[in-house]
Amino acid sequence: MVTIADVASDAGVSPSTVSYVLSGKRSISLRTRRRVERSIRKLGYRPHAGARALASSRTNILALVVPLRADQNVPVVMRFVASTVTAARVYDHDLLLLTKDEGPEGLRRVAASSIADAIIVMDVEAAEPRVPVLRALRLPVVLIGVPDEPFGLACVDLDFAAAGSACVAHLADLGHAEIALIGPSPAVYERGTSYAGRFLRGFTATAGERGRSAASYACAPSYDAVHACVDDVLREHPGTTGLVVHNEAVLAALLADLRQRGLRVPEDVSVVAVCPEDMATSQSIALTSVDIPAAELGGAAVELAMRQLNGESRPEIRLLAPRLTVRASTTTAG
Amino acid sequence: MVTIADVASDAGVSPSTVSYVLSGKRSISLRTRRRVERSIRKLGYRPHAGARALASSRTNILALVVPLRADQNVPVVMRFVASTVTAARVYDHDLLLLTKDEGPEGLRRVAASSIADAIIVMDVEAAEPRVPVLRALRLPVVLIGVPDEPFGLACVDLDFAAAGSACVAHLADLGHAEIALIGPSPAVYERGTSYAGRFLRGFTATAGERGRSAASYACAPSYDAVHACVDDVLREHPGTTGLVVHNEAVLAALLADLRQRGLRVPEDVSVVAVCPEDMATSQSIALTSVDIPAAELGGAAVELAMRQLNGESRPEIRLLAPRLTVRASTTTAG
DNA sequence: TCGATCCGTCGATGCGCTTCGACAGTCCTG
DNA sequence: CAGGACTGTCGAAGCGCATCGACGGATCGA
Repeated sequence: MVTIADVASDAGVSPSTVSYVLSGKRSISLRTRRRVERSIRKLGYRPHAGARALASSRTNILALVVPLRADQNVPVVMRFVASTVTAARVYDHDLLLLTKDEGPEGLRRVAASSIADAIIVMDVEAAEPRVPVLRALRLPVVLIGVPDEPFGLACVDLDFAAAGSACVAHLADLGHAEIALIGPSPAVYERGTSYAGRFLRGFTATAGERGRSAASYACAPSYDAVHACVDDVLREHPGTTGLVVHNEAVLAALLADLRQRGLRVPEDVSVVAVCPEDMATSQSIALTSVDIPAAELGGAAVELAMRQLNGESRPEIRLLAPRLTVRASTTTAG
Repeated sequence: MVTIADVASDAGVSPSTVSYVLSGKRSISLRTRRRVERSIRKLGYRPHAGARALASSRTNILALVVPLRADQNVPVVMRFVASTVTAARVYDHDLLLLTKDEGPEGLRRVAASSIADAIIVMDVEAAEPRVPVLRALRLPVVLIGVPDEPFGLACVDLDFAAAGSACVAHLADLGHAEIALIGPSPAVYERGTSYAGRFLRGFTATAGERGRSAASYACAPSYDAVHACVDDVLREHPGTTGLVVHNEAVLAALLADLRQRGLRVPEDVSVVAVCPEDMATSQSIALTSVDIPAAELGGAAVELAMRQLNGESRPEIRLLAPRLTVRASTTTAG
């Protein structure tokens, strides 16, 4: 293995000089720096991660806690992961993957063994049980999602309440009087997942303000569940002409089911989805949607983590404003 | 931070004794071990990952290289990831996530900085460009998938050729004379992804042996592409009664499309899928399928990596035998 | 010309751990 | 009862790096 000493002797300088060339923490003459950089390239030197971590107490690793359960929307989770790795690499960090299954103990393990510089947590519940543990860690923490008691923790999320509002407002503007929400799987609600409730509140509140009927249904991600859910909607609210779908996993099945029933989109029923953009455009009909900006969220989470690491900021809550894009699946009522 | 020295002085022993209690590399008297373990718990001691890595040149981290592109089947990729993390934790290792985008340079970076003990690589292509780099690394490497030149590298995969055979054999046994394969997206074939070709070869060979017509089609994961693909099948091979679907992403869309056309499954057309089990059972009709055993593959990959780390084995190729489960989507022809 | 100042570089130290050799004590064997 | 073979423990060295204080030399002003 090539060590800093090898580089130093090749360049005819001391190891500390090499270190300063690499870190830029002291000024080095241009001549020396050039020589050192040449030796580094020539020998293919890379600092030993463990040694660096030991000496500097920085690992250049970010831990990301993800839910790997079946009831989560896997493609969306994956987008977050992808954007987080990418953003982390921009700051010269790698990503350590933890599963939610490991629970608080896993968080303690990672923190206590100084394996990561910061922790990013996905799939945050309203009454998030990990919050006390996270707060007690010395590490910077960023939550993707906002728990009921976020004090002292940095959070990033889409403004789901505003998103719920936006969906209803759009349908209301188009003249729809009865609007139904097809929401996440019952499991998501039962767990008290934070975004589900916030979306629902925005949805309901705005429907009230605009004087629209607002029914909401939880829907598991299976063909049968979708079918049953549409049955419920049509039976309990036969006048429904606007559908808000806050459940990416059932979009395709829902559209197929509506078609099967002879209900045309958007002529008979307008559909607004909450999902990543490419998912909205790759359905059988391009869907009017509120984007779930996975890439921005991942990037923002990493950025907040880095800020905290550099002591540049206190924990803050950053809510991204929803963006509704009108496509082919919504039209005026009647 | 609690160090090994703190534990040692609390327990009244030397640091090296604590280390040996932890590693089990030398025998320690029961009495001493108990005392040390009590101190460890009492103080909440955890070895510093960096220090450990520096001293032992073992990081207890496994690197996993995953494809995060849209044309990959995301849920299946995620299953691999999940099973790999879980398996790694069993061996007390964590998982570092690398993206395929980082390419060979990323592999070198990770290896040269001694950030991981071994590398597991997913989404292997037939003419895999990373193979030379991987072979040159000093680290144990496990590929999930088998490239054309696997020599010197450990590989784990489903036996896709046998899987292709099994699908055809099942349909042939049921008397189907014209069989069509709906395969992965064209992008997958263009990339020369290793499993796609192997499956196709098994499919074609067995169809030949059994005297069946075997057409194959690449199909992109969108509703329109599926529709067009079925159009092609029916136009070019109107007598087709058996469909093999080696493309998890289009299953739901395909079933919906068939229904739309008035083609009943399995009365008019039998369908065999290649996909994870729960995906086969959660469609609108339970599908006869060859399982993609993501969990076993992830576990096997980790196991092979560990074996190599312990010097217990030379690189080997391990192909898992396919398992075809008959469900409601296939029946006798005619 | 002399001291003050700044720039660039070096040496030494320590981060927390694993591991090797050493050693005192115990047990067995002939 | 001497000698050897284990057992259980310790001390010291060293893993590769970052960082702090020190220091030589150049520059500048008076």
